[in-house]
Amino acid sequence: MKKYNHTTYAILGILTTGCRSGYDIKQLIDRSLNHFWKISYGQIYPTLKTMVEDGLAEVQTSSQKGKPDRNEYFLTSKGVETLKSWLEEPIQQIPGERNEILLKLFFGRFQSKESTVSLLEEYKQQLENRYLTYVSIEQAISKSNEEDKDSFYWLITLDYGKRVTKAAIEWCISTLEQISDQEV
Amino acid sequence: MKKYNHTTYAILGILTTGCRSGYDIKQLIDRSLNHFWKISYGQIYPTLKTMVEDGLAEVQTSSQKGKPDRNEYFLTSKGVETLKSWLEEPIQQIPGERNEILLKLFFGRFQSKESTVSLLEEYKQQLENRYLTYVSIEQAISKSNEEDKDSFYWLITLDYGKRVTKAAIEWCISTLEQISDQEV
DNA sequence: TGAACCATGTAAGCAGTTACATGATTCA
DNA sequence: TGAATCATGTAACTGCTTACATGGTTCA
Repeated sequence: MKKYNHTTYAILGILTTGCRSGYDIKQLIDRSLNHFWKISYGQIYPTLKTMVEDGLAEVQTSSQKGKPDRNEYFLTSKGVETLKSWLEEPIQQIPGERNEILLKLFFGRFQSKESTVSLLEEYKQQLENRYLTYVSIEQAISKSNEEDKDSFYWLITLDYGKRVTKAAIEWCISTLEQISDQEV
Repeated sequence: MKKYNHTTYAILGILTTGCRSGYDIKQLIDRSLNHFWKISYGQIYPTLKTMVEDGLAEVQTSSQKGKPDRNEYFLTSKGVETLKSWLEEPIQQIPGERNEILLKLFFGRFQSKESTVSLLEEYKQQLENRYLTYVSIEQAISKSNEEDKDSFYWLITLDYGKRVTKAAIEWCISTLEQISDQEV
């Protein structure tokens, strides 16, 4: 089985949800997977093209009144198989997140205490905003479709985001305390 | 002030620690910043070259007996200024970590319960190994140089890694429970 | 003998972002 | 009138990884 990149697998998965066009795919990822996956049109359209060439999907162009033409993509059985076999594969390596804040902090000696503190406070603020976003998405899902089997997995990914973000916020608080306790 | 990429700032920072050669830089990053920053020789050597061209650093080639020639790099005052001004800059955007496990889980409907479980168990195992690595690095630092000012910032970055990893482990445990509680 | 360490570098290629190009409709 | 939405696509560029190329020393 040929190997594809993550973008291909992500699109393969999205096409199972009823999304059909490149535009739809972008919308869905931005709205629902945004906390752990991002994508740009510069990836989507060329990937859809090669997917058709490789027989993972088929296109149908439909004209709409008042709107541009729409290319609708449908998974072939080969496409479904490719998705399933990727899902069964174990994860090779867990992500070693690159973190700019930690990099700056690592060179903290060269920074004034004030700018280290404001760096951390801004980071904390951004994390708190992110946390609140997760909570509101979570509430929206819980309200809407309770019996949906999809929403179970969706809530699990949000839970991950919440837990990790919360831990990072607590680290900010603890670090800010440690810095203010330092001898001047 | 000209903008440089993150790799340049990372190397600029590393050169303040007494590391001199491209080889040294790679060693230090692999050993000490590995949990939040990675780098390859394919980035290091070309970046050092452009840093010299831009007057951020100067080279000195030294011959050693029994070992290959060594190019040693020294920051110029322009280099130090560039580093400092980057450190003072606020962070534009916090990292939206791409997470393959969450992507697979998002399409969990297409997976058997067994393979979802083994996916999570393997992930948990990897996170636990990572956690233990952090703890052992932490102990090594605490023992060696207690009065060092650098080690304060170093320990802080490790604390971040520990907290976030622990939160992810707890998410794995909770998710595994939820999946086994699901009606069959 | 062969692995590991020391040491530097280039080239090919993949992944991803951003800017550009086009253009109709709807709504405030 | 002008912003937002719908809709597709390309080109240039940045960043990064991996493979390749070279070659001496040290240690088990």
